[in-house]
Amino acid sequence: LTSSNIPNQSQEEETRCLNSELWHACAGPLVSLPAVGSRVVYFPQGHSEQVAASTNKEIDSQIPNYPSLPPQLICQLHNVTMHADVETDEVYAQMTLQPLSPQEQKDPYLPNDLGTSSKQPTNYFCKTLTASDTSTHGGFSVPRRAAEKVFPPLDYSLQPPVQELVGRDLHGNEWKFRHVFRGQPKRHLLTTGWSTFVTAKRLVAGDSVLFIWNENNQLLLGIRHANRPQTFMPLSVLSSDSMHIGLLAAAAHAAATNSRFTIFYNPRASPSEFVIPLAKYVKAVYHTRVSVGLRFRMLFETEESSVRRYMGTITGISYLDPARWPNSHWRALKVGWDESTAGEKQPRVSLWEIEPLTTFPMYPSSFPLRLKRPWPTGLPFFHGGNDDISLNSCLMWLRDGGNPAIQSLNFQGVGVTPWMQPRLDALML
Amino acid sequence: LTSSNIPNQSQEEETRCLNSELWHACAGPLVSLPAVGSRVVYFPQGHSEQVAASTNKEIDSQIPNYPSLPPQLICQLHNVTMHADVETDEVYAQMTLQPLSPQEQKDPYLPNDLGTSSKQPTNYFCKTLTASDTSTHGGFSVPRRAAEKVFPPLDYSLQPPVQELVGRDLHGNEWKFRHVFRGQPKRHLLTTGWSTFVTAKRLVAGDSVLFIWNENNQLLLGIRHANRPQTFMPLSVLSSDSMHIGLLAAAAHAAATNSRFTIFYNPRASPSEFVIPLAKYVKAVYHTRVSVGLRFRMLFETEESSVRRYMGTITGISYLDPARWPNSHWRALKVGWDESTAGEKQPRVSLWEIEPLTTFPMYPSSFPLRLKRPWPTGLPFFHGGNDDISLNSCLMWLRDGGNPAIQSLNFQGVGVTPWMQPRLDALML
DNA sequence: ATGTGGGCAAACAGCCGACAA
DNA sequence: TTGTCGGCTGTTTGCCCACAT
Repeated sequence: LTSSNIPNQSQEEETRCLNSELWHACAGPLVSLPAVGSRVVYFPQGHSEQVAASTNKEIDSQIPNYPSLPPQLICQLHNVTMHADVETDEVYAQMTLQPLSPQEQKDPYLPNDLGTSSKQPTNYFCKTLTASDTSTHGGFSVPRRAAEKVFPPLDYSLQPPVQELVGRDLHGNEWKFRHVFRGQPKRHLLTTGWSTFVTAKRLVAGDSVLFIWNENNQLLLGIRHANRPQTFMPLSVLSSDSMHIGLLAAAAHAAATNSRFTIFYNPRASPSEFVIPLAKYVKAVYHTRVSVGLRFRMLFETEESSVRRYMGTITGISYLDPARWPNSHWRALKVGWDESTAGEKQPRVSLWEIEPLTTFPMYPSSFPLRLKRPWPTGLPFFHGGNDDISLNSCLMWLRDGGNPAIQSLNFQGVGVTPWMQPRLDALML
Repeated sequence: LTSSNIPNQSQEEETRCLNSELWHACAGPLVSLPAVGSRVVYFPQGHSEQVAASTNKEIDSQIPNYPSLPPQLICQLHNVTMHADVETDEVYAQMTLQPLSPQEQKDPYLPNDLGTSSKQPTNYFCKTLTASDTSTHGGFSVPRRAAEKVFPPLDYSLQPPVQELVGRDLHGNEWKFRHVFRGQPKRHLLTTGWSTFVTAKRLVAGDSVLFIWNENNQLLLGIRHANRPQTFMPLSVLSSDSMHIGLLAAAAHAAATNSRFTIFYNPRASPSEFVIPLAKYVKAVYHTRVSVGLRFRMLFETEESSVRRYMGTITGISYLDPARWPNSHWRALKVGWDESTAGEKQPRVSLWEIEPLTTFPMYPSSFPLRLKRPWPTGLPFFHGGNDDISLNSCLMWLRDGGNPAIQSLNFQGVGVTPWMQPRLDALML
């Protein structure tokens, strides 16, 4: 280690506040965290999927059911803290949730948080490392456009033009690089200091690095390890079965007592977000008409850390796991994808993940509870508008009691506020 | 990496059988694993302590009670597999337990497994690494007696005497070392290959290495990282609260349904063994007279991987956590230690961990249920012998029904076989 | 008996432009 | 525009012994 490159000792992970901009950049453009204090919907099924992905073990059929635990919990989000694994820099978030009692769910609440997709930094670049970048033989080749956009301008009167860059990673550790413009043809390179960074972060060809120049003229350094297939760590603390049970029991206990519980959300390990803004859920479930055959778009992250839309078609509507999670909206849509290269994409998605291509404006007074003419196949979902105005008016209407005739219907779920019950019933039956 | 030192790609951790001898050497001389098929007692409290130690988080008072979960479960041990962390080589064991129904507990069972302390290898040595050992400047200095005992003899006619040693670590990876006898004065050294090992295993001064020469003339390599205080990894998978709940709920579910469950036992992270042979438990709880003031010995591991006894005195007898775990034998003894240097030793131990200095032979026919004269302070424990003969006869007697008068007593616990109830009742009340 | 350090040679890290893709 | 390579140099690694504890 060169003495000038020893990172500063960071403070305790717990007490420090991670740089939000860098966290979101590492998490990716599609990841958003609901606002503190807002209402969210928590899906134990999605949480289960994350644990399954992290432990590389499917859910065992031995795991008991928690019939008292509904497939979704409406919660108050009391706290969100961003974290990063000390070893791998993997980002994750800790959330404190409190299930709301039916009474609390009736309290006035204006859902202005639709899950604004995280503000990605504007002045940044992300590069996937080549063999040369990670070799000990040389430094890091900076793409020219990237260097000119995010690094401070070099003094080109120097021979060669050179400057020192100082950046900080998620833990606040400081890293110094020599930035030089040389070679024939000329190019931007990071030389001294780079290999120390590669070694310390254990970067290999295929991993990605992020350089962000923020508003305070600070350089932020992020890394994204490639999805190495063998990331499975057979956590020696607790069996995966016990983890699954623990997640369910913790949520069930919190739901029964309306007490707070804590979860970790690991955006790059989890197949889907399992804590979503209540408004986003309501909008998707109550104001979107879907049916088999419907075409839709859905956002995905590219390898260059940008987003693109893939087209797909709904091929079926059914419960993912009727025995364990009856009446669950989680991944209730079976879908097919247009592009054959999209073969590895999820065959099931949730309503709130897609953008239907055709939508109809809807007003509460004209709610059709059940469609007279059945859809070609599958279960009928009722339709609705998806503009914010009708959404708000609808929520007011729902909160004030809705249609008394509808309310007389019975709903089997638990943890869903009464004014929702007839809607859900009609939706999923 | 020198090409000759690239370790072989090991097979999948799951499918391979770890070397038992090496595992036990790394686990330490005090660690024993109950025999497969035998009956054991599982203590959720002890399991909880391990999770707390691993997550560096005390048990939150928010965690719900599981009143249906007794403080100890008598189980059949169906499976034990030895594992080692891929990253750190930390050893741990996976056990599959099945709580026994009261009916099953009555089945004939001869407890011949008293938890034979693990057979430590005879031909081995363990050295704590010095600064020179881990420096890149040189190799590893082998203590002379150790080298002569465990390494194959050198051909001293060579100048200098030299040979190549090939060993395997817990994962089956192969490591090669050049072993030379040179210097002035002459000494045994490991040179080429040593630094690769140090780097790969991330050894630093203070860590220990184990060299074992087994009966098949194979060299086995073990490591023991020093207790680095900051080993806390804020596991990003599941909150520590959920882990605690999961452990309890998994055990409670298994106890209620008499179904199997899986636990991990991490001998170097856990303060105490929490799965112990049933015979050991019965012997300690039913055949040992303890009282406040009793002096005892207890085994501890030394830094050189051997054992020594510390002397102590029982200063109190009480439930560790009467609210959460009423009637639990776990760490029911408050103790003081003779040596002031033993200040960091546990202030509470369990009956089966100690060796009382004074014991009395006892026979079933003379069981005093409750001592007429109370002990100086604290709760009265009934006394008994601790020799194997009386133990076996006592178990037979217990299994056959014991004293009918005693059986009429009521016992509040669950998961304890009926023939035990009066004993436990008398013991702990 | 064994930990540390100086001397030394070999290996590696790492900076450079030359190519080519 | 940028990935990889050969050439070159300075630093590190790592083997040897002397010396001290």
